[in-house]
Order: sequence, then C-alpha cells, then structure tokens
Amino acid sequence: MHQLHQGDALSVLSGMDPASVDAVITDPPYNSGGRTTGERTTATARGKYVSSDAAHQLADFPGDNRDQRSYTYWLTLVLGECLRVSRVGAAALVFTDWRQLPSTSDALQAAGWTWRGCVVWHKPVARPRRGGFTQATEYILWGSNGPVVGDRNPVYLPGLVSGSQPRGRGRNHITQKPLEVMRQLVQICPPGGTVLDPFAGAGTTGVAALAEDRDFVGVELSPHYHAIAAARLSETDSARDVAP
Amino acid sequence: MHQLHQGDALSVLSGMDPASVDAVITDPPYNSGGRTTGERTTATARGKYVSSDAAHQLADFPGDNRDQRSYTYWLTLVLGECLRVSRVGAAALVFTDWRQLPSTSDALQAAGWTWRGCVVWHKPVARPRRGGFTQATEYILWGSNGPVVGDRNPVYLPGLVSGSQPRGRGRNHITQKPLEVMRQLVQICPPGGTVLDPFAGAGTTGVAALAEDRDFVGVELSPHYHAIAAARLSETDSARDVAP
DNA sequence: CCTCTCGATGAATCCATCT
DNA sequence: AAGATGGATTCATCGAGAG
Repeated sequence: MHQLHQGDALSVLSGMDPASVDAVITDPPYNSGGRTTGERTTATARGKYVSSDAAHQLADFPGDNRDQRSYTYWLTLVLGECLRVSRVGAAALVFTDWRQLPSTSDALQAAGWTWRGCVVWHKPVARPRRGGFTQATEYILWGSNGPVVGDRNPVYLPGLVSGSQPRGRGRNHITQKPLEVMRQLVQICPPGGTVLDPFAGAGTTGVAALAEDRDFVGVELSPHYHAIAAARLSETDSARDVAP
Repeated sequence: MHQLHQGDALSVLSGMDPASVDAVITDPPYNSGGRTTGERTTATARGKYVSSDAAHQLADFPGDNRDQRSYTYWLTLVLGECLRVSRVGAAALVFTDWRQLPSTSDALQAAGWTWRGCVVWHKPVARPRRGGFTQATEYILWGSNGPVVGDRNPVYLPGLVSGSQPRGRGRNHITQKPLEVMRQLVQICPPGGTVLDPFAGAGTTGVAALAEDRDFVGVELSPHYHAIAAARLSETDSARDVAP
C-alpha cells in the first residue's frame, strides 16, 4: 500500500498525523558541489553533479540552491517534522555526501533525532582522480526517535552497502539509488510498518519498501518526477497484490 | 630514513622547521584512548598516555559538550602546527570515527587545511548489531595545504580501503591499523618525500612509509609505545637498506 | 545459455578562456 | 575582477552484442 503526494516536503508533512510512520528514509538535495557559494547556489543540479561528458538527458531537479547555513536550517525543519510524524523507536536514514555530512549530522540532531551511526554506500563506478583519492562513497546517517528497540525488529544490517546506479533505460533520475541498496536499508523498518520519504525523486525508496512488504508514503516536489514515481509505485504495488 | 621523537605532539612540532614534510598521516588519540571502560582499564591500555595531554581527560560520552569542544580546539592547534611544518601541496590524512567526524572536519579546516574528501576504511570483521547497522567503518579525512598538484604525484588512489586489524602477536596497540591499508594511504606522499605522524603509536604509519620508500618523522608521547615503534621502525629501515 | 570482447560512464574536479 | 563556460582527464564496472 502506498501514497504519493506532490508538493513541498514541509507543507505536506505539516498536514500529516503525528506518530504515523515507522521509518524515514530519504535523500535530500545535497546543496553541495562547486567550490564557491556562488557556484553552489547558482548552478543547476545537472551542472554541478553531471559529468561534462555524460551522454544522458535526465531532467534537472529543484531545491539544490541553498547556501550552507540555510541548508542546515531547512533540513532541520524538515527532519523535525519527520520526527513528529514518526513513532517512538522509528529510524531515520538520511543520505549525504562528504561535504555535507557534518551539516547533515547537525540537522539530524538539532531536529531531535538521536544519532546512532553512519552507513557507507560504496559506488564501484566512480571517476578516478589524479593525485588523490577517488570519491567513491556516499553516506547514510542513521538516527532514532528515542531508543533502538532490537526486539521489535531483530535484524542485523550491514554497515557498508555496495551498488552502482542503474544504467541505460532503467535510470530515471540523476541521483537514483540502486534498488538492491534500498532493499537492504528499508529493513530498518519493521515488516508491515510504514516508510516515509519526503524527497521521493523517482521513487526507488518506495519501490524497495513495497518489495520488502513495508507500506510507503512519499512526497515529491517536481511534477515531472512525481509522475515517474507514481507510475513505478503503482506497477510495484499491483505486482505485489498478484504475487501471493 | 626515519626519526622518532618521544614527547608531546604540540611541543615537538613547535620545534620543527617549517615546510619540511610532504604529508601528515595520523590517528589522533581520541580514538586511541579506548572508547569503552573495558578498553581503558585493560593492562595493555593503561599507561599509554600521561595526564598532561588534554585529550585523555575526555569523558566517556562525547555528547558532553565541554570535552567535545576542548578536543576540537586541541586538535585544531595540533593540525595547525602540522600545516606550518608541511610544504605547499602537502596532504593531511586524519583518522576519525563517525561520532567525531564533524568535529575533526572542523578542526582540519579551522587549522587552515583545505578539505578535499573522505576515504573510508572498511573493517570486514566487525561485531553485528541487533536491530540496526553494524559499525564496520572508520573514516580518513583528506586535506591539502593549498592546491593538489596532480603532476607532482600522478597516483590514482582508492576511495575505499579494506583490511582487518592485526591479531595475535602482530598486534601491539589497541587501535593499530593494518599495514596494507597504511601502505595505500602513504602513497599520497610523493616518492622520496617525508611523512609525519604526530601520534605514532606503535609506528605502523612509519613502517608503511619506509616500506613504500618515503621517509618518516614520528612523535609518540608514551615511552612504552615509543619503544615499540622505535624497534619496528629500525627493523624496517635496516631491512630496506639491505634490500637494494 | 554461457563466455568473451568491446564500448560507454560517473551527486567529479581542475583549469584555461570567455563574458 | 569575479563569475560563467567548456574541455580534458581516468579506470573499474556494467550493459550490449557477438560467438
């Protein structure tokens, strides 16, 4: 079962019932990239994150033009609303890159979540860098709403997940996550529980949640990606209904 | 060729010539002090550091703001001295865990280094955690003294390194790093250059540097570990003299 | 259906050259 | 002078197509 809202994350979340979801798993716009504040706030997400020799024609996405301070403030507001709508014991998993990891950890904790750790996503396909280290990883900050109740969901999840972005026809979004990675992450939500993603993008989090027998509530601002996510989610949900 | 000083990092560094090293690779003693009461009270850990070092007086829980703040301030001073004694274009690699990553990145940048990225050290043997994600990684923050000059050291280094801590007789220190991991990291220093480690511990950074044909300057406060490191370094250096 | 070869690619990064 | 634009770089991995 799933719902997908089209609109701004803060507005939609403020209309949701308190204590109604069991996990928040999301990939906010990083507001990263570029060397100067000017580059970060004026360039498009495509311009910042897509290699200059890339052939694909994927659409840009909105919301990637905040400076560092505003990013932290805004993300704190969003994660605060997420805490309000989540049940005690719920988990939050928030993607970030190395540049924004400190700010993201500030926002997570300022919003009231307890920081529990950091999962590493390793991307085997990454452009090498002369004279230094390849940037081949992203980070998933793990927080909890109060204590972690191990008995309620006795899983043992990996601290490092590996996977490449979908390629070719299966790729819908610049920053799309591999389904296999997301299927591992959604297991932090107890079976039958509800996963919330306030920045749904092309909807991979929801597809993974449905595939692992969790419910899903998503929010996406861009009408373009909302339509893509809606189609993917409906397809997954109907396939699930037939399966058993 | 190597030198190993016994004394406090700040004191020894302040006596060193400016612009005399090509890379700083170190694991500051917050991690090395032991994170659990058990680690801190075992016979091998006792006496590792004396009380003159402010970092040893940290409380059990990093959430204590005062100790956290002092740690960041002290690390900023040390990394600032490291910047002074390093040449333009030199790299800094600083180990940290997920809890201290934001503070360590603050200290690195406050000291004047340009933050360039984050390398992940994956420990394949890690204790699983019920109801959550295994903590199987540590982090190595990468900074540079000014621009990265790719032509001077045209290497392509990995963003993820993997290796388990030495066990049994080969293990001299609680937080000892695998030699194979350190051999990859020291390649950020141009061949023939000098690697500095102000918290040398059992000297693995130096052993790796010598094995990869870099020179080494180390500092270790504890007489116990200074003696162990001195023996390991001399052994490696004489083996190197014979080899060619 | 499996194996092999071939070609394309990356939430990059740097730098010279234009506005 | 500061920002915008465009080109060059590199290799482990992955998809497609051939055999």
